[in-house]
Amino acid sequence: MAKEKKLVEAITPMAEDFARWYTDVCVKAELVSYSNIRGCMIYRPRGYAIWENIQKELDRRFKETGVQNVYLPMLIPESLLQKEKDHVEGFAPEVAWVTVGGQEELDERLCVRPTSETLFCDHVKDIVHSHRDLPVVYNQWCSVLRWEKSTRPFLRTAEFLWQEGHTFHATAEEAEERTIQMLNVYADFVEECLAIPLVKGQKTDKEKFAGAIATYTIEALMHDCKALQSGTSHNFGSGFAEAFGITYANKENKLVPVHETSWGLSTRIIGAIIMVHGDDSGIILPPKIAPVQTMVIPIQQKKAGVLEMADEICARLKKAGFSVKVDDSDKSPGWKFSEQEIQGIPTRIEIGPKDIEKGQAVIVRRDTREKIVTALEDLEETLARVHEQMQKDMYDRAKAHLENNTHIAHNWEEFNQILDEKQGFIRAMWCGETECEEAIKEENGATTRCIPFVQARHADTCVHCGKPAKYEVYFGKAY
RNA sequence: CGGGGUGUGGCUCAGCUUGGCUAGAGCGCUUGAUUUGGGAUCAAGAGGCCGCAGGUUCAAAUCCUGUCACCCCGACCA
Repeated sequence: MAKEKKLVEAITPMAEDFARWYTDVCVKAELVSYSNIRGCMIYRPRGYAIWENIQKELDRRFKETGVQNVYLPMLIPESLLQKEKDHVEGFAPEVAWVTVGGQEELDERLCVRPTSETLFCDHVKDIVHSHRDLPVVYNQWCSVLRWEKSTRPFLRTAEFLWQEGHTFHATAEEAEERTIQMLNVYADFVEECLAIPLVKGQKTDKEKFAGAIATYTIEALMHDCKALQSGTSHNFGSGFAEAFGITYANKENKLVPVHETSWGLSTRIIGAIIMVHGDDSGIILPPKIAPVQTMVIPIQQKKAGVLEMADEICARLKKAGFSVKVDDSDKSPGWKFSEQEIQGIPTRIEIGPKDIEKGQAVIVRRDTREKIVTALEDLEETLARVHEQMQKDMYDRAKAHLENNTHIAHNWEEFNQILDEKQGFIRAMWCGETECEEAIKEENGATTRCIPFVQARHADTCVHCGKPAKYEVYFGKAY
């Protein structure tokens, strides 16, 4: 009993204080460390490894759609940032400036990129001349800097890692198609690999990206029933192209502007993994994204043959394609179990003298703590099956949570009641006017998460103002 | 950016009100021994310019000024 207590003391229970639980998990699982730089965090090996796996998988999926990786400078001259009016208004409040180089005051100050649309435009205007040069389908993996007022690990930091895709097309149709295509790449990746169910839809005018004609989003629901925007894809139309003079000669030899898109997914998604799947013992990583998928824990490791067997199991599993480690430290087994749990390693394999005698090993699932005894000769097969089942169960549980916490509000009273008592996503009809959207936020803090692609109609009038309803919208409180 | 709070070994904190001997505790860490199926036990050790910069004083972790960072609540935002 006393030992169990110690285990839960390490991390603040979710039910007691969700925000503290989240921070505890990030720090105790050694994903991040606070740095001495305002709002910037240190990605420790275990946190960075998750990002590396996300990069690897997403990059593969991008390239399947014809994306090429590039790298552009981190500094943007002020004059360039100024070129697109909505864009600069959207980002100016949160950019950092470089004003001195070496000993010299710069003639023109340079901003540290908060996003790179302007640089991509400036470059692409020089390389696109003919319809034969299109489309341009670029992506870069980099960090960006936004001078945020308040920060939290992964969810909002001043500097963060992401990828930003920027594409340029001959026609509006093609740009729109690419915008949706990339949103679907994100959605498939997040649902399949991260086991996080999503609502896909379009942002309202108020919530869309600065300079875009349309922003599409994937929205996830965290364990505390707050929403998290997890990836966005923007269609810019030809707005940037006109501001930057990106034109090409079409087949009729007329100079016309290109149509542009951009899309991004950041390390914020790691926060979603934590807040969707984690529990009071720590994080739980879906097997498909876990840097270490299984930890072999020898019991009574000093007894003859135990450590050798653990190493042999490790070697066999590596050969079969698993990412696996042996915890051969001289800590007690209980300590090792807790460590594996805090870190969210999907499974552990317990191997001790009793198992060796019986020719078996014990697989323990991180999410359910279910123990599965398997004959040693079937280990690879059993483990693969356990991981597959776990990946599916994690998705199903998160999906059930999403569905159980999505409510329809037929009127304003019901809307407020749901917001007060249950939170989660609130589906309601809306007039489509920004003033109404702002009034709702002012009144109770709920924001529009998205206009879902799959529309239902449960009333003819706006839930708030009573004007004719234009769309069904997902509302919620967001991170 | 407004309101409130906190910075003392790796971590959690005591000491500060009322300045004064060599700055403490628990956990963790190191070494050795005994242990090992849910956070082991004993013994011996190591580790601190008290966030940073000024100032007051014979003397500063302690008082004063400034500054940086972090936490909570708002506003802003991926």
